[in-house]
This record gives sequence, structure tokens and C-alpha cells, in this order.
Amino acid sequence: MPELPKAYNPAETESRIYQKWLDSGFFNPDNLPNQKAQPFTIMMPPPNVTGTLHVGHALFVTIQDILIRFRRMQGRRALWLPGTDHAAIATQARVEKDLYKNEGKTRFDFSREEFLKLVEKFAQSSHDTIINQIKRLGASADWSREAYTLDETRSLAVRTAFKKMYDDGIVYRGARIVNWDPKLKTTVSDEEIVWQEEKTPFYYLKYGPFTIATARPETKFGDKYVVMHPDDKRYKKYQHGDKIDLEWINGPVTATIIKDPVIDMEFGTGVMTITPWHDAVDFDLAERHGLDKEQIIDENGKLLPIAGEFAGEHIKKARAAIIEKIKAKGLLEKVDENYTHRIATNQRGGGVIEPQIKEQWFIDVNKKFTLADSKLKNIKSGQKVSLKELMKSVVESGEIKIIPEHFSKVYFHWIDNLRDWCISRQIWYGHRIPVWYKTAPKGIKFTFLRHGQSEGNVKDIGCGHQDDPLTNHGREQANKLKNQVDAKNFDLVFSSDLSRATETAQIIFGNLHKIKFDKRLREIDFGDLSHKKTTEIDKYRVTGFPNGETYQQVRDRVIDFLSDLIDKYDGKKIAIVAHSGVWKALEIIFNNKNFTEEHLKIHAAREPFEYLLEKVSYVGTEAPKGKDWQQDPDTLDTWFSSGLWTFSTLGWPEKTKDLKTFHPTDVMETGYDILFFWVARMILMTTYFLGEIPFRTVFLHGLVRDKDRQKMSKSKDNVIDPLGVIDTYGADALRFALIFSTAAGNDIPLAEDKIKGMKFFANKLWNITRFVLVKTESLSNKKIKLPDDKKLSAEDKNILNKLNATTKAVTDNLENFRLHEAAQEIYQFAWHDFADVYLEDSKNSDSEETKQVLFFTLEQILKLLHPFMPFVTEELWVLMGHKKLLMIEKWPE
RNA sequence: GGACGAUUAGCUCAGUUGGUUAGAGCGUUGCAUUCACAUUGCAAAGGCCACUGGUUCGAGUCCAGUAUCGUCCACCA
Repeated sequence: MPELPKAYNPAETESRIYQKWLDSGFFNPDNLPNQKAQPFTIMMPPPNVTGTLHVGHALFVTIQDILIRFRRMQGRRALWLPGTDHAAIATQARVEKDLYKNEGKTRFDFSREEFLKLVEKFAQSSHDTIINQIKRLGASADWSREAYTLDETRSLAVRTAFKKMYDDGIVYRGARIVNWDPKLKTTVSDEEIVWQEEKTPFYYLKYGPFTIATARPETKFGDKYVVMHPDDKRYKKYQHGDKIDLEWINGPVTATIIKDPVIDMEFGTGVMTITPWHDAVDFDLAERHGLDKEQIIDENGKLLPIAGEFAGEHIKKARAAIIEKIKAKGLLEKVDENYTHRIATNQRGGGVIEPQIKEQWFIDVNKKFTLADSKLKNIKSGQKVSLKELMKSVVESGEIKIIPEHFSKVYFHWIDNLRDWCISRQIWYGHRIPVWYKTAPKGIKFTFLRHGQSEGNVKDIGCGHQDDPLTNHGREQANKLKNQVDAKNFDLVFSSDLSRATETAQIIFGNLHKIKFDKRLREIDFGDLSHKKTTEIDKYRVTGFPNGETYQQVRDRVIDFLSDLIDKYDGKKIAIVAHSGVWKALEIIFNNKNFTEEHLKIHAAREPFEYLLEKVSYVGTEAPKGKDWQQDPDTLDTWFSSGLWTFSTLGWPEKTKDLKTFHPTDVMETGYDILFFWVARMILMTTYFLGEIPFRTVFLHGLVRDKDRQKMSKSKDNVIDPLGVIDTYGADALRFALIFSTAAGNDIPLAEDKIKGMKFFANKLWNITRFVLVKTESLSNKKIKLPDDKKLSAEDKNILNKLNATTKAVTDNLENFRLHEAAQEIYQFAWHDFADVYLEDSKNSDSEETKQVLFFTLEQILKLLHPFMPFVTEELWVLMGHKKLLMIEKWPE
């Protein structure tokens, strides 16, 4: 037997062992011995490609690797699928920061393509770094399946997802108040905002007979509503809707009194004016009362012409001058210099958020839709549900278990307060929104003329068959229309069929125009649904139309037709003679609208109806054919693609074997700080798209802090660099220190002493093995079988009993996610029961049984410890003479 | 303002469904050293389990309240 060094050397061992594992192929579940075994899946939370490994990564890698290695040894087909996240805003902000620091440039000094190349280059090198660092921790992940949120498969998943949500009316475009970052020039989600305390002067201004208080006088130019609580006795004499003329910053304005209970009577004077364009509360209030909204500040944070002489100035700089003017006009009553309030800033890049009303894409969390195919416990296939209800249901039913349990409450609370999710971002790096627009620069003026009634069967479609000629009554209707329109005004006339519509058109236009017939127009048919309810009609978007067509088929045809018109007839006036179903289709589609009562009224009428077509939009997974289509410049919130992670990584939307085998996944292990950002979004996306849960257990870990419970930060100089730690103490020591003695969900204080202690433990194992090997050298039969009970000494029995108890405890604790307890059990047994006691006693015994118990017990210890300290255990396993890898040894029972 | 946690040895933390004498790591003190390991071993000191009540045969554990600390969410015109 070769002489072993006196101390374990992790640096020499780890890379060699890792390569051995890689060569074995067992990280890939397809290569594991038992292909019929139950799978066990964990999707790795993809680290951002923004930087290098920190202890947070080390923690999640450790926990997940422990779970995976444990289950793999239990014989499960364990898949740990790794990947990285493009982290749109974070990555772009990082590159922009470097660019500005090194070259003094902004992204607007480059073309979109040039800039993206820079970001991609950075992302690629950052990716390589972080992946190699994760490997150094011993991660037994299946690198052959590695995914990236921005790679081709994942991008297709994103586009497919967007399109389906759009088709279901879940994704919509709307003008709403959003968090606008003037610095990065993008919207930011509610979750990405951090609040900072700021001491600022608080101005009391005279607003006619009232005094209003504000910290932001620069937003007040357009204020023309003054709001107070309906129960406020001080302002009893003013009625809701009263108008008052008063002198304001840039001259006289007429103010309107609004009474609303949202006002806090105790705060300030109990009266405020509102700025709906730049404040979420004011926006809601304005929406409630139907008030005007006016933009004061532009996208760069500069004042607009409404500010008069201050127009064009940046709000920060303008404030002092504005206050001077207010003072000069005698409108300043007093100033409170000791006022603190909180300002919203962007977590990434730190710009001060200036709310704006902007056209953005949203996910509607309250809209009911039909979940066609549900495998969920409390939701039946075909049931109508909202995303909120879905998200709640799967946790309430216990299908998804959150550990520690109290986070369920936090989760429910969050859902109750959830607003529609703004998913569009005005940055460049990320998934571009799969919507294309074709614009008609001059616009096409449509006039819709409903054709007269025809003969034939009047079934549920009220106007008969489209190939039937007009009735006498139909001719009367056509003549009536003729008197209502001036035929000379039109450049072009389309009819939707060759019979009654063409006949109607001929009556109206005579020989003035050649009547064009377009087959696509004829085939566009939403039916005459005037007599139905809107909810019934809207259903067709999901279930298809009475004639068997899907909404998407009809829509694509309409878009194709309109796109052709834009190519050929921009600036023209076109009359379309058709039945109401056609018009409805056109209008609804090019405006991206749901059916409304308003549509029904219009289409029930027989009067000509005008519409200006300026733009048509197409939503699809690929760009539409034809010229001049412009893709939406916005990108998607990074969490949109992350939300698809558990199934996009398995190849969705293709129906892959992997998807069938490994989904739903077993465990989602991540930090509690991204429960809302990510975990909730995965539940939303997966239940919606797959009708099943993304994972059975959510296992949340805490934040790693320093020994004094302080957050690690560069400025405090208390950052523990995991790579430095690995170099000094070994990956096993770091892993063990991270999970030892900290319960799930709690923050983890990590001191260097703790890691050092764990290195001692690895070394202890090394020397235990050295001793056992020397002691058992004479054992001829290395295939140990437990000796008969009768021959065993009291010491032998005692240690075997303890081993048995430890094995049970470790297994039980691992199965129930009590990793820290499992670690302590095995630590205690290996060191204080086995080494301190039994091993010492064994020095006085030379019996065959003792040697066998020594050898057997050590084997079991290495197995139990392998998930926690994979490197040293694997190395010792080999030194004990085993040919097969420890990583696929059978877990002790 | 709302929600959720925490309070156990000098320090950092465990303690699963209530059940004998409350545990670990580090630190402290004493002893040991040709021994697999000084990156060690043996031993010891150190706790009114925040406080006050309650439920129970029995409470660190369950309930109510108080205090202190922390986290998250909303929001301050």
C-alpha cells in the first residue's frame, strides 16, 4: 500500500476528481444504470451573466448538489439542468456603465446592432467565467443540457408564449402609468424599485382659497384639479365639481373640486392637487373620476412646453427657479425644511423613477380565460380562471409546498395585491417583443357600408347566405346608403362577395368606380353577432368561430389583407361594402381590441361608418411576410423568459421526451428574495401554458451574511470570495460550512473560522481512512459482509447501532430538506462516535470482526457524507480500493 | 400603515409532530503527546430558553399579551 500524505490536499484532488465525474457521464441521467427509475429533477436557477461567483451562488449550488447527489445515490434518474440568464436590464446596465466609464459613451452612440454585439461579447465571457466557477464547487449538473435564456430554443419558447397569451387576450397593450427610468430610458417593474429616504424641503403653496403641500413643485404646472375628502368639514362649502378661477404659477387656471376618500385628512392641509401623468395614485384617481391627464415631464426628465419659461429644463435644475417664481408671485406660504420622503430608484443602475403614462404591454392577471387542459387538482379542464386564481390554487391545494412554510402567507399576500404585470422594456438587450407593425404614413380612410339584405336561409347568421342576390328590401337599403355617401369622394371600392355586396356597391357607386372583389375579404367573417352578448362573442377568440375557423386564422387573413392595402393604397379613401361581420373583424383586428358593447351598436346600425387605418400589427413567432414590417422596438422583462424556465429548458414548445419525463420538476431551490420576482412568475407561466405545476417543492434559502450578520458588500470589505475560500480550504469545506447549522429560510452567517473548522473535518476523514486502511490491510476479503451478531463485541454492536440510527436520521432529514440537521448528524457520528470512541478502542483489538466493522462503517460514512463533501469522499473511496464511483453507489438503508 | 419572522451558552446558530438531564461550531480553562490526525485527543466551565399570563400530568416547543430587533409589502400629495 502506498504511503499516504499526512494531510488531505483539496487543491490537488478536486479538479482531478471533477474530471473523473465528467468522464463517467453520470451527470447526465440518460447514462445512469437504471433507466426505469423515477426521475428527480431540479432546474438550476440561472445565474445572471453579469459578474462572477459570489457566496450566494455557492450556497444554492451546494444545496442543490446535495439534493441531486442524494437522490442519484438513491437510484433516481437525477437531472440537474444548468443554465444562465441574460438578465436584460442588469447586463445592459453593466455594459453601459463600463462603456461610460472607459470611453465616455452611451448606448445611443452606437447602433442597436453594434451595441448588442458589445453586450453579447460581455455576456459570453461572463458566462464562461461563472460556469467554470460553478464547476469548481463540484456541481454535478448535466452540462450537455445547459440552457441560456436567450438561446434559440428559449427564444422560440418566449415568442410562442407571448403569442398564445396575446391570442387569449391575456397580453394586452395599453396606456398606463409605469415606472419610467429617465436614466436608462426604460420602464421598470414594481419589484425592481428600491426606495431611498431623502430629506427635502416641503413647500406649502397657495392654490386659490386652498393651501396645498408638495415636495415637487416642478410637477405642478398643469394641476387643475383640487382634491379633498368628502367628509372633511373644513371644506364643506365646496361641492364636487365646483369650478374656481385662480392664479397659478404661469397664469390663471380654472380648478375643479374633486371629492375622494383617498385623501388623508390628517396629512398636510387635507387638500392636494393632482398630477395624473406622473403619479400612480393621482392616475388612479383621475381614472376613477374621468379627469384629464397632461404630461409635464418628458422621457429625459425635462420639462415640456406646459412649463412655459421653464420648458426644456431638467426638473432637478429647474426646481429652485420655479420656487423663486412662486415666491415672487406670493404663492409660497411656508417651507418645511425638515421633511423626509422616499424616492423611488431603479435597483439596476439607480436612476430616479419618474412615473409616466406610456403605451406598454401588460399581462392581465385578473382576466378570466379558459384553461383547456388542466392537470391541476382544483381546476378542471375547460374551467374559466384568472392567472391570480391559478397561482393561488396550486399552493392552497398543497400541490406546491413552500419550505419554510410561513412563506406561503407572504406569497398569498403578494398575490392579493398584485397588479397587471408590465412586461415591455425599452432596453435593447433581451427578447424583442414578437410584434410587427406596418404603418400607413398617410393613412387609409375606410368607409364601411353595410350591404343590403339578401334572400335565402336566415339561420343564426342573420343576413342570409353570401351568394344570394339582394331582396327588394335590400335594394331599398342600398339606395338609402347611396344618398348618404358621396361616391366621388372615394378612390376605390371593395366588395366582400360577387353577389349582394357587389350589387349594393353597384347601386351606390354606379359606373364611377370599378368594384373590386377580394377573396380574402369574403372569407373574413366574424358572423353577424349583433344580437349576442359580448362575453359570448369574446369566447370565439378562444374556441373559434361558428364556421369552424379559429380566431387566429381569421385574424391572419385580415392582417394580410390590410397589409396589402397599405402597400398599394396609402393615402386613399376606400369604401368597403360588406356585411357587419367583416367590418367587425377588420376593426377589432387592426385595433387589437376585444369585443365591446360599443362595437355591437356600431355594427347593428346601417349608417356608413368611417375609420382611419394608420397601422396594422402582427403577432407571431416569426416575422410576417411582405415588405415594410417593423418589429416592436421594445424587449421583454427578463422575468418573462425566466418564468418559462422549468419547461423551456426541456424543449417546450416542442413535445419533447425530456418534457414528458422530467416535468413537473421536483424542487425549486432559490433565495427567498426572489419568491415574487421569479418563483411566482414560474407558477403563473407553467400553470397557464402547461396546466400543471412547475415544481412540487419550493425550497427557499436565506442570504449569506458575514459573521456579524451584516450584508456582504465591497464597501464594508467583508465579502467572502468563494474562489479564494476554495483555494485555501477546499470546496468541500466551503460547502459544509454553508449548510451546517442553519435552518432553511434563515440568513446564514458565514465566518472564515467556520470554513476552517470544516477543512479540519475533511482532514479528519482523511486520517480516519489512513488509519482504517493500515489496520485492515490484512483483511483478505475486501467485499465486506457484516459478521454475525454473536461474534460482535459490545463496542462493535454499539457503533453499528449508532451507525444505523445515524443513517436513518440522515436519510430522513435529507428527504425533508433539513440539510443542516443531516450534516450535523453525520459530523457527530463520524468524528465523535466513530473516530473518538470506536477507533480508539479498536487499537486494542486485532479481531477480524473489528477490522470488518471499521471498514464497513467507514464505507457507510463516506456514502452518507458524499452529497455534502463530494470531493474528499470520492477520493477516499478510491483509496479504499473501490473501482466504481462513489457518486452512483447505492445509498445506505 | 399592513404582513411575516426572530429573541436559547461569551459569539454564531440548531432543537421536526409538546415527553427524561436543552445541543453543535467557534471561543475560554485544565490535562495529554514516539500513537491515523497538534489541522489532535481527553476533560471542564458556561443557559430563569426575552418578559408576563394561560392550556397541559408535562411547555424552549402550543395560545394570548408586552418589550426589543429584523425582513417584506403598501405609501406619505
